[in-house]
Amino acid sequence: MATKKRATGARTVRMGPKPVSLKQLAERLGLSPATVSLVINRSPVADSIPPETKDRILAAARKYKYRPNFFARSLRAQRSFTIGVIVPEVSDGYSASVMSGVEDHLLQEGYFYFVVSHRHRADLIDEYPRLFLQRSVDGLIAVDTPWTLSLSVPVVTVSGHNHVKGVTNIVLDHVRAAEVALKHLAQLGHRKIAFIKGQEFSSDTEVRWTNIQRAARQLALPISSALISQLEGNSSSPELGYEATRKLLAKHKPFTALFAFNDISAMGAIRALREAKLRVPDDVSVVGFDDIQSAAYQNPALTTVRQPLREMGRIAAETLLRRIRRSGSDSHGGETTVEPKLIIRETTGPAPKSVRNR
Amino acid sequence: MATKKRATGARTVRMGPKPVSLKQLAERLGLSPATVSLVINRSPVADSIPPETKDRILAAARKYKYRPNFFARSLRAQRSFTIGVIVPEVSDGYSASVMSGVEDHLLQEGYFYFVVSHRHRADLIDEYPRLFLQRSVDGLIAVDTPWTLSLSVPVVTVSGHNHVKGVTNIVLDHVRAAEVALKHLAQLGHRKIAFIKGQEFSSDTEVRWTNIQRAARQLALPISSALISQLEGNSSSPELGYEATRKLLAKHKPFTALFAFNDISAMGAIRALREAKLRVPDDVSVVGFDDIQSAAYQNPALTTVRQPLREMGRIAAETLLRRIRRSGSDSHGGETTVEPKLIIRETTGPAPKSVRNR
DNA sequence: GCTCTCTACTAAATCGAGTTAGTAGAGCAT
DNA sequence: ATGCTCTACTAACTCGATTTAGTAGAGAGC
Repeated sequence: MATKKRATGARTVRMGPKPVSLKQLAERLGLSPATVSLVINRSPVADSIPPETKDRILAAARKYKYRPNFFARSLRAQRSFTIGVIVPEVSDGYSASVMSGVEDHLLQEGYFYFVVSHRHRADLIDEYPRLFLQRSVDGLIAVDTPWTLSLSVPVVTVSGHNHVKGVTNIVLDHVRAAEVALKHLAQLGHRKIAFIKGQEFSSDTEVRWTNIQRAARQLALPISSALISQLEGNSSSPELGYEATRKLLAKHKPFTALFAFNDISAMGAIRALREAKLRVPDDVSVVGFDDIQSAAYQNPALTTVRQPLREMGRIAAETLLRRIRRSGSDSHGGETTVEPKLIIRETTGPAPKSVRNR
Repeated sequence: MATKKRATGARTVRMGPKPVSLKQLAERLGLSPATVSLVINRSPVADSIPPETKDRILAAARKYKYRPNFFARSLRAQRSFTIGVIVPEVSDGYSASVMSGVEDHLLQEGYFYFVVSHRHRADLIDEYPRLFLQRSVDGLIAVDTPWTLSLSVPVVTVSGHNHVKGVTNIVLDHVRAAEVALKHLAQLGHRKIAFIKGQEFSSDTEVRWTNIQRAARQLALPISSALISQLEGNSSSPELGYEATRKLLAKHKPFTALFAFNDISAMGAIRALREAKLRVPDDVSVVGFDDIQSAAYQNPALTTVRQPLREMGRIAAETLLRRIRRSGSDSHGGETTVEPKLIIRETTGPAPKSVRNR
C-alpha cells in the first residue's frame, strides 16, 4: 500500500528574491513614482489620469508582481496593521481558544498579530506592552491578564476587570455564570458545596468568587469557609486542582459537590476524589468552568459552565479594530458582556442521602 | 472578606504618545543625527569621538527615552527581527505546545513572531507564506503543515517530512516511537492490535504508519487491514477518534489493544469503547501519542508516546535564528531528530485471555 | 494675442534611521 | 608659509512609499 513513498522535493516553487520597487516600476513605465503610487492607491488625485494610463500601470504592477514594501508604507502612514496579543501562556487552552477567535477576525481584516506570554511574571507584564509599543502596534489585546496601563493606543482586554481609561473589557456575565451553576447544584439537592478559587493573579478569580457568594446567598445555600480551597502555582496543569482538592479532603469536612475554578482544575479534582475512593458523581458532583474541548471527553464527561472563549476573542478583535479606525475621538472605556451556558454532562447528579466523605 | 472590592483605575500609568526621533535628539544636543546614530550604534566610525561627547549623547538618549523607530530601522537594514509561524490551528494542544517552545527562544533573542492558522485549507497554506514575505519576515516556522515551498528566507518545519531546498525539518524519531509503543503492547501479550491513522493532511501520518508497519514486522506482530481506521475531518476534537473507533467496532473483528494517532483521538476512542461496554484496559488497552497535558488526567490516565513538543519548538527557533544569522552561505536543508518517550499510565494492561469483543 | 482653465502629470518633501565620503580646524614638522 | 596628519564631526544620500504643491502644454473664450 505504501506506493507513494516519500514526497521528496515535491512541488518546489522558487519564490524569487527580487521584489520590484515603486521606483523601478515607474521607470519601466516611463512615468514618475508619484503617478504610479497615486493610481495604485486609487487616490482621488488620480481622477484626471486617463483610463488607458491607469490600465497600463495596473497591468505592469501585476506583471512585475509589485508589492509595496511594508516598512516603507508603515513608516509613512504611521500604521502597522499589526496588533499585539498578550496572554498568560500560549499553550493553555483558555488563551489559545481566545486567540483563535482573535485571529479569525484580524486576518480577515488584513491585520497580523504578535503573541507573547508573560507566564504571570510581573516584570514581563510590564515590559511586553512597551516592546509592543516599540514595534508600533496599532492596538493590543490582553487576555486574562491584570491590566492597569493606559497606553497611547487602544487596548481591549478579555476577562479584564479593572476600569482603565482607554481600555475596553470583554467579560463574561459572571452573575449569570454563578447563578446557573449553583442553581443546578441546588436543584440536585446539594447543600454542602466545596469551591476551588482561582489563583490570586488570575483576573477572573475575584469577580467569580464575589458572584458565587452572591448567588449562594440568593439561593440560601451556605458557604462554609472550611470548604474553600484555592489554586496555587503558576502552571495551568490539572495538578493544581488535584492539590487543592487534597487539601479540601484533608479537612474531613464532608461535601457533596465541588465547583472548580476551571475545567483543568476540575480534572485534577476528580482524580483526587477518585483516589480518596469517592465516586463522581455518585458521592461528589463536580462542575467545571470554561468548557474546553476535552471536557466532553473526560470520563465521566464534565459538567461545566461554558464561556464562549472564541467568540470573546472575536469580539475583542472587532472592538479593537473599530476603535483603531475611529482613533482620535476614541478614549473608549466600557465593557461588553457575553453570556455563559451551563453544559450538563455526567459529573453532576443528585446529592447522596448519606454522606460518606471519609 | 471582600475588602478590596474592585481595583478601579489602579496604578494608571500614562505612557506618553511622544517618541523622540533621532533628529530631535540631535537637535537638543547641538549635534548632527549622523553623530548621534554613530555613537548609539557603537559604530567603529565613532572611535574618534571623545568619551565625554559619547556620554553626553548616551545620557540624553536615556533621558528622553529615545527608541529607534522600528520601521525606519527595518526599512534601512532590510531586517525585521520578526518571524512567521504557521500552524494548523492555534487552539489545538499540539501547535500550542510547539509555539510555546518557539516563543521561549525567540523573545529572548529579541525577535517577535506572527502566528497564523491555516485550518488545513490549501489556499491558506499557499497564501500565508506570501503574506509573511510581504511583511518581510526574516524566516518562518511551519508546524505540522505539509511544506513544499522553497522561499527566499530560511524555513524550519516541525514534523515536516518533505526534503525541500532551504528547509530544515525538526522531526521525532518515528522509528523509535513505533518501536517503544508496539514493544510495550507486545510484552503485555497483545497480538490483535487496532490502529487509528492520522488524517491524510497531517504531516506525520505517513511516516508514523510506515514505521508502525516496520516495527510490527520486526516484532512479528500481525497487522490486520480490518483493524485499521483513520481520522477524518478537519477539527482536532476527540470526536474524530470516537468516530474512527466506532467504525472499527462495527467490523466485529476482535482486538485487545488500540494505538491511536494522538491523545485527543485516544480520548474519543476510549469513549467509544466504553459505550460498547468494553473496559479500558481490562478488555482493550489504549496507547495515545503526544502526551498533551490532560493525558495524565484522563480517567484512566492515558498511556502515551511523549513527543517533546515544546523542545521541538525551541530547537526550531534556535535553528532558524542560526540560519538567519549566517544567511548568505545558508541553503541548509537537513533534519534534526528528537527522541520520544513511552509514558506508561493506566490505559494499558495485560491482554485478556478470552476476547469479549462483542 | 492674451488670459484662463483643464488635463496629465511630476518635483520634492516626508516618514526616521543608517552610512559613506568628506571637511573644518588644530597641531606639528619642514 | 606650506603641507601633512589627526580629531571630531557633518552633509547628503539611501532604504520605498506617499502626498502636496506645482507645472507644462493643450484648448477655450474674448
